[in-house]
Amino acid sequence: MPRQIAERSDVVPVLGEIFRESGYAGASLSEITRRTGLGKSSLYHFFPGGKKEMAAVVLEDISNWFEENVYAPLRDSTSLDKSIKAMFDSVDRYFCSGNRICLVGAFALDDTRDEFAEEVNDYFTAWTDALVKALKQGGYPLKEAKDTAEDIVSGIQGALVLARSHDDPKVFTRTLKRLRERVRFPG
Amino acid sequence: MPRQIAERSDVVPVLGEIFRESGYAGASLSEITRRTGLGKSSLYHFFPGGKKEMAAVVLEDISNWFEENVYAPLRDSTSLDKSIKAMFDSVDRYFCSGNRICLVGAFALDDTRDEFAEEVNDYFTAWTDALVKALKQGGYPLKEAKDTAEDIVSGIQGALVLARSHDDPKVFTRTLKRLRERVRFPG
DNA sequence: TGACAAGTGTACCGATCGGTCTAAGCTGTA
DNA sequence: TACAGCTTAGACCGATCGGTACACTTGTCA
Repeated sequence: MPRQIAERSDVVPVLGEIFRESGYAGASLSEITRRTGLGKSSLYHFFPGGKKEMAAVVLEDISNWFEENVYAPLRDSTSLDKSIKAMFDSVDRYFCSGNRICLVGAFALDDTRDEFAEEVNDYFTAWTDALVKALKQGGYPLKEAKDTAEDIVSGIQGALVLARSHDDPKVFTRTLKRLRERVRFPG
Repeated sequence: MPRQIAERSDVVPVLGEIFRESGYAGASLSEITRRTGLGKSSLYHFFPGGKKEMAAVVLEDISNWFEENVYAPLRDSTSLDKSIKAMFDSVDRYFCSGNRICLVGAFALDDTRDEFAEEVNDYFTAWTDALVKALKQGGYPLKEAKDTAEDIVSGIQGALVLARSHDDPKVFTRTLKRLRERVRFPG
């Protein structure tokens, strides 16, 4: 049979979208084979660990994207204004202006979290820590930096929940805008 | 066979906890029979519509609780300070100070939302609207009232996600505290 | 005591679950 | 041309899925 796909990394984004739509428990192998176009044998060839490995690879892919596009720029921040703006721009792009949910947040809510506790925890810890560092660098006292960082990360998650609840992505963009302005006027 | 349970409403809280832990797709009938102590026949006697009816009844139960303990007090608010304090107290109690997630928010994130779109939407709309009314009554201009209400509701959801992600309920209580203070100092 | 609804245990249903296996096809190297 | 190794289709596996059927036992009220 001909080779149809170059690398296993090609299917990772598709897997991500499936888990986003159906959740971990709800994502069936039949749906996965259908959407990826890969038969079960190819799937298990690329992911011997089965569904759990697929989800782990997706989480790793997400983690890498955020490391590169969100955390690192924040940590290397010289201008708070610029790095905060860059972060919100990346976040807005990643979540498709409110049309896409956060898979890590979704995994966190049910017992899927127990399977991926470390990955889930690290994702939010890295994000918050990078934000705290940028805010401190920008002149925030430690306590205010911590509070603000937590409010931003949790505010983004909440906005994604609300946007999907109302089936209205504008909820997300509105909240993002208010969070942006909040950093400009600390205190 | 002897009657073991007085009313079907007795099992609703148990069903709620199961859906909270496993999600809708992940909650299996075998788990439900085990935890409720009811056989399949009893279960289908009380809930002829099966799993979907069970979830619908749970959502209705939640809706009623919030209507009575959260929305109504906000709408009938005379003192903003008092009604906001009462709301946060109720919310803190309901979510067990961060040890319990919001089932409606969890349902919202995956395709379970499509099955319960109206219930999910109504839950957050009613909450936000009641908050807006109380804030306006307390002297907030309309725009600030809307922004603040959205930030509070979404902030609570985000805090629940973060608390579970870190397996640390204190994230929730911290965020709740900051949201409380924010209402005291508008602008 | 008898009728009847409410509630229950259990066997069973077809469908689907996640996962394995075999046999083959394709590709690169020599 | 032959071999080795990567990739594939699809049959198959036992387990479990959500749900049904039916016989049976209760409590209630006449």
